[in-house]
Amino acid sequence: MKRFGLSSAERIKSKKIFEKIFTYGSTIFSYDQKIKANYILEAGNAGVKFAAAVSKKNGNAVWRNRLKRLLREAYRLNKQTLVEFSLKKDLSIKVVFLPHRLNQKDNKKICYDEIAPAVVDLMSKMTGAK
RNA sequence: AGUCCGGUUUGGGCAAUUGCUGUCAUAAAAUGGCAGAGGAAAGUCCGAACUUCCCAGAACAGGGUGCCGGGUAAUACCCGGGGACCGGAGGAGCAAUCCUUCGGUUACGGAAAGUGCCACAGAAAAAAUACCGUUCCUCAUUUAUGAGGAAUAAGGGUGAAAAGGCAGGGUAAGAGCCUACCGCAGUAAUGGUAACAUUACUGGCACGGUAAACCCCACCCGAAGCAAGAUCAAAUAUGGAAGUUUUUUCCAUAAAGGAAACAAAGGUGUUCUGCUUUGUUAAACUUCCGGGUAGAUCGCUGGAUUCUGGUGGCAACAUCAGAACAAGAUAAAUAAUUGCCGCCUGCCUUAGGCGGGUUACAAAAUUCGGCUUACAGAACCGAACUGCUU
RNA sequence: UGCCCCGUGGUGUAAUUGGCAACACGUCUGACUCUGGAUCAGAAAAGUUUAGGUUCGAGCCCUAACGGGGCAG
Repeated sequence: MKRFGLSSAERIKSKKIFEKIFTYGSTIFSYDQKIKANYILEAGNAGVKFAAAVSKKNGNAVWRNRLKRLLREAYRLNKQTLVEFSLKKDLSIKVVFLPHRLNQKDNKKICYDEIAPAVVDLMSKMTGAK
């Protein structure tokens, strides 16, 4: 596995896994309330799977695509701690990132520096809580 | 030179690092090379290709289109022309208005095939039943009024719309009743492929509006849509066939057997009950066939393709030659950061220096041809107006 | 991605082939009551999602846009 890579094997693609996460998983919010994360932990099969989901109500297609790319970029550059935690405890982690108090009306142009701290904060909360 | 309107084109560039999708190279892992979002990708308003269903044809129903000619695979699209309307300029005229030219808009077939509707107001809303008024006749009397009869659509008022306009003649008063001009309708000639235009003659007018009301006429249309559809195929439901093993619901038993239930067949179009005949009864396992969910592969990008040039055509477009392959994902790639140039902008201001911004509308989802809508800035073209100069 | 449907006071619904936008609940004011509720009387609140067109006249007919909702293997 590459240090800063993000291949398709590390992403969630099945509809069933999404349903599982949203019904049984737990939710945490970032310090500035911009991003939230739904995640689920299972014993065995060490590894982390990731996805970003943006609702149609938050903005138009261009805005949604941009937010998903920024979330993916922030995760890709800062995923190291989460992967090490997973390998150490032998847990399979599945995470979905969603915008909480972000929409196109208030933030027409968003950039990487606004998203990255929130994502890092969420991941440190997940590892620290266990 | 500026303002405003309309139209066309364009929709920042180069490089580095990290990462994603596709593809090519090496036997594979991995590494490297190459490529990677728009003019609207949008809305889904039209038209096609393609696929499945149905397929022998015809008719009806339903839907669509609607001045004429051309273009196209096809269209509600495009090009050219005609009519009508709007705006500007110029000219003619006392004026109404008309003519010329430039630009724009136009769902623009039929109201003498038929039906419906036209609220309120008004006498009357379509075969004019005459409200006020005008005129004549008769009768009555208070002698200028009343009653009755007749003629009259010129005038009044109502309305969105009132039965050709205007002038002269005519008349009891009036009226296309007659005449000139204009409008309208018909016929003919000329020009034009045609829509239509022009001219001449005839008719005195007969024909209010509405078809984005029903309808009539002409032409066109089978339905659904890539989540179409094709192939492979875990699972699950347990459908069918074959085989093997253990074993039999009740009664009776030495054995044969009997009963019950279920299934099939028989006579009827169907159902139920009964009858007759035949067969079977429970469980497990294996194999084959069928079925087709999760998932995978195909459909999936080389095509009514793009660019350049020639030829034909007023043009849309057609055709010929040469060159080029230009995204193909599926919880869904095309991104992040940085530097330089370009552009916009603030301050200090001679050059120049310092700082900020990097953009509008918006992102492929089977593929094309249009239409419609959104759009910062830039470039070009056309028309009008204003100012200055000649 | 494709297909289909709907927009009327604050809310839920009407409006017969085009002719004054109606009703209920809610809101406000007054009366009744010591006060509130209930009851009675009265009032305000839309111009029909938006923009064009047809018509003498559009909630209704036509075209485009905007918003909301539903269906599918």
